[in-house]
Amino acid sequence: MNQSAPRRGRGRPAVLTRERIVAAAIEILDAEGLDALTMRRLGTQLGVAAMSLYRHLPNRDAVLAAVVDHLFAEAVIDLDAGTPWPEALARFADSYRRMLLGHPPAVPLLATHPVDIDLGLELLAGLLDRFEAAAIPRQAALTAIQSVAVYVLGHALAQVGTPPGTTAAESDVTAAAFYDEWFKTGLRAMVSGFERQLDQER
Amino acid sequence: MNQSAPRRGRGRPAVLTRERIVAAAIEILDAEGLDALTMRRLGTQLGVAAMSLYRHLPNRDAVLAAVVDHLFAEAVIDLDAGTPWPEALARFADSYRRMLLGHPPAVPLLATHPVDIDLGLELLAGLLDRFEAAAIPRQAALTAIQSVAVYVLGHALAQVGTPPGTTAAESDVTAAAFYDEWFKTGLRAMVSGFERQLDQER
DNA sequence: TGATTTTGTGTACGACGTAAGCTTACAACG
DNA sequence: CGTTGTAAGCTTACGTCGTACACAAAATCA
Repeated sequence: MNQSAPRRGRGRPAVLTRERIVAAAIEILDAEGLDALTMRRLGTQLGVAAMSLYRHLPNRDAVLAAVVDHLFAEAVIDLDAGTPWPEALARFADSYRRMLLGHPPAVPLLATHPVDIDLGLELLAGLLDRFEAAAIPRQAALTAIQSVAVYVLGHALAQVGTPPGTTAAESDVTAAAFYDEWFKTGLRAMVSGFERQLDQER
Repeated sequence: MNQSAPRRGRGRPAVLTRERIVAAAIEILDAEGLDALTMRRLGTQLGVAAMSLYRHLPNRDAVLAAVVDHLFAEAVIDLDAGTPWPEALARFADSYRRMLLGHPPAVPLLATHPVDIDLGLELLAGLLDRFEAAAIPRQAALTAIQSVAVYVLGHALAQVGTPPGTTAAESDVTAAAFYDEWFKTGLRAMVSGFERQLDQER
């Protein structure tokens, strides 16, 4: 319905696209970190002058916001209709966390730039459905989901924010195992806490 | 034992101190935001050239790290020895959150720069004691505390990261009430979840 | 073909972090 | 009371960043 190919009719054909820009930005981010993600560097990556980017996005912050939305979309999962909400919630948390740890330099970005609210709701519709199936009011469902999301993000911040081997004598793998265990324990506490809470309100 | 007054003996007397720098940095941060906290601006605030700051802190990032440590210290509370750990944990969460909301532009900083680990342990010693009094192993106590801390920080990020009135038609006060309610509910879920978890391990 | 429209480019400006070397203001010593 | 040593603050300068603005290029339409 909208233009998905760059060609839109009049004018010089576009070599750049929002999607191409976002993809290149994520490549740079993953490979070289947030500081390397400058407008000039991004232009170079795309074979284009830095200023050309401004035809498609108003400023650097918009690039970062677009990256955030794109990455968050990576984190959503399909849930089949039979899944009970506590399991669905835990699976969302795992998936969200996996995405974050797959893009460590992006974690501070997700922390700073909230995901577009309408996009977020759209992406989480399937998860919300699992709550609705249990006759849990939408407001309570949102609180539970957001609480878990906030925990996952905060946890990922702690993990990627601490350069490996700070307390020394910890190999990366034991550190990873430590964070995994911590994550699981905190998540279980929160999900089971909501479970009791939402049951009692019946 | 160490020099607490600027006078240390030889050389030109210092007009700057680490503490004065940190205090000025927090003033600027609160009043004008993170972007305004430049080395030149910080120098001006202290009546000093920007480069003078480098005699006391190696770079801008060290300033930010010092701000983080100072602010986190603001968040610790005294707990009298009779307080059971779930209450102590909830009170720490409230206090931490109050500090964060008192310095909104600092929240992304706390998210990005982890609190110095030894300082953190020292500040939280009182809280850890409440767990020890219940014969909870140190590792489990740390997991619970860190999980809650991570939730509080993530929640504050969501609150300050969303410019007031995004969904529109929400006055600041109803928005604040919404976040308060959400915070309380998520915190209750997590704390009660840990309560059950740690009880069952007995 | 020429007008119109859209996209990409070149240049330039002000602000930033900070490296290097210099000056200033003390204490200690003779 | 000079002289000297030393720590703190200052001046200047460089490279890099985001981005404003005016212009060139490349397509369609009449």
